Amino acid sequence: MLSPLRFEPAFSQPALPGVSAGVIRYAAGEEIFAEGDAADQVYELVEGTVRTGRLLRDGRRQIDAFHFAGEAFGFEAGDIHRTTAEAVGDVAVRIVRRRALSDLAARDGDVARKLYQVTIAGLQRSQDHVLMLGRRSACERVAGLLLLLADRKGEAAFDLPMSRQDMADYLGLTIETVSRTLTAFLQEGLIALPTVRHVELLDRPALEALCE
Amino acid sequence: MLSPLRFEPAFSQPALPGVSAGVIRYAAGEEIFAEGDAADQVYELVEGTVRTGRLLRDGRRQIDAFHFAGEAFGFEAGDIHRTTAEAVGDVAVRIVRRRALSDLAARDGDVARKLYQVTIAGLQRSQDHVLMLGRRSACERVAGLLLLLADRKGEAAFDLPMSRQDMADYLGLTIETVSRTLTAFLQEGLIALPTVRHVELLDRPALEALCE
DNA sequence: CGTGTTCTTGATGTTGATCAACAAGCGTGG
DNA sequence: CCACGCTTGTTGATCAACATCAAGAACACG
Repeated sequence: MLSPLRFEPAFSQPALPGVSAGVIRYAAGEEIFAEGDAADQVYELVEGTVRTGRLLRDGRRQIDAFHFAGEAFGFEAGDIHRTTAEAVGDVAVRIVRRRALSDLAARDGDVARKLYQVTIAGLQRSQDHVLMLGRRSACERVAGLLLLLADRKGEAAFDLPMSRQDMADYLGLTIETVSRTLTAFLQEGLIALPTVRHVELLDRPALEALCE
Repeated sequence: MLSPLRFEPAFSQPALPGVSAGVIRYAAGEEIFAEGDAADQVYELVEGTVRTGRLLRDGRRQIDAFHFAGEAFGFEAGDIHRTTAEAVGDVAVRIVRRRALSDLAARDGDVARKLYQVTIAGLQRSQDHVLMLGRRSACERVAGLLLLLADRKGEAAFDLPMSRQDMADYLGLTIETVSRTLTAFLQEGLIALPTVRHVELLDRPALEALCE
């Protein structure tokens, strides 16, 4: 799933009085919270990109989602974070005390409804991710990620905020396979790669066809 | 994700007056709702097992979740079902009008909270599923499913409600691989398979070690 | 300009998919 | 009750996709 939780009306730009506990900046690669940490805060991404994911003991990593500006992350059913969140590039997040948010939701039905909508949207993204990982080939997965990123930016040309390793860990592949797939797309004229971190989608219909 | 949404306190056994629109039975394999149907109802599983999943145009299928008695399914962010739900074996479901449920949630904060909890628990199961599909081997996946089913039944010996094809479509594998993996477990003494639809976990620690 | 990191490319290996045959259940009808 | 056919599951042989291992090339940064 890419970018699970988007907050718009209630607690976006002018953070609701009382629920925000301030903005914090993180440098590229820094950990925002880790698997096992107390989950007493949620986060609203003001600027930058965040990845949330999990690590197996032997070092295998799976990224659950990339989060972009305007989205919220860090929600948990229990009181412990089950995932780790790290800054992809530099990042600014607004911290929201979970307690304050749940109190607000108890008082304000609109907030509660929004919270529910945001969660169920995250669930649907996760289901898309499951389909991608369970039944799609490497080509289809990479194409899917490029389209997802393009849709998010609203542009056919965009910067890749994340490394090849991040892409691989989101897609359940290796960096080598991601790299090879991108150069294959390049050679087929489906994309341009002026720099390693900038993509242009040249043949969107063909990429979409790859995703079924 | 296995079994996303469990309703206990609010609308389980004695369905809340006004929200339940009756119980319906489906025979094995019958469709309860399909991708694209209007999502104006949610379902509470009274008896049996249901699978929810999606189909790609070329026939590849991915099962998102198996649902068991007591759980609810069929929640959507929008007004269209994005998945198909089918009976695995014979099934009885209680139908709840979505409108009635959301009205109830608007009036009763406990119901709203429960709805939120159930959804976020489903999200976490989906994330476990993502990790499984993205980074685990066939052995690890099959072991994970057996443990999940055993935990759900609360017994080390249980009937498999679903076919090999269903297992494969949940695990992102083929039936042949599922079958081979099960016989490998059998030969290593990790499980017993007295019949094709009945499993006993003989060496739970070893199976857990496979899931790390 | 080095020097370390990230990315790409190539050669080879492994896992799981595919194709094919066979076995085991299971329901139906004789 | 058995015979038959149909579905589901198992097993084997082969193949393909992706991983792994190993160099290089391109950046990024001091």
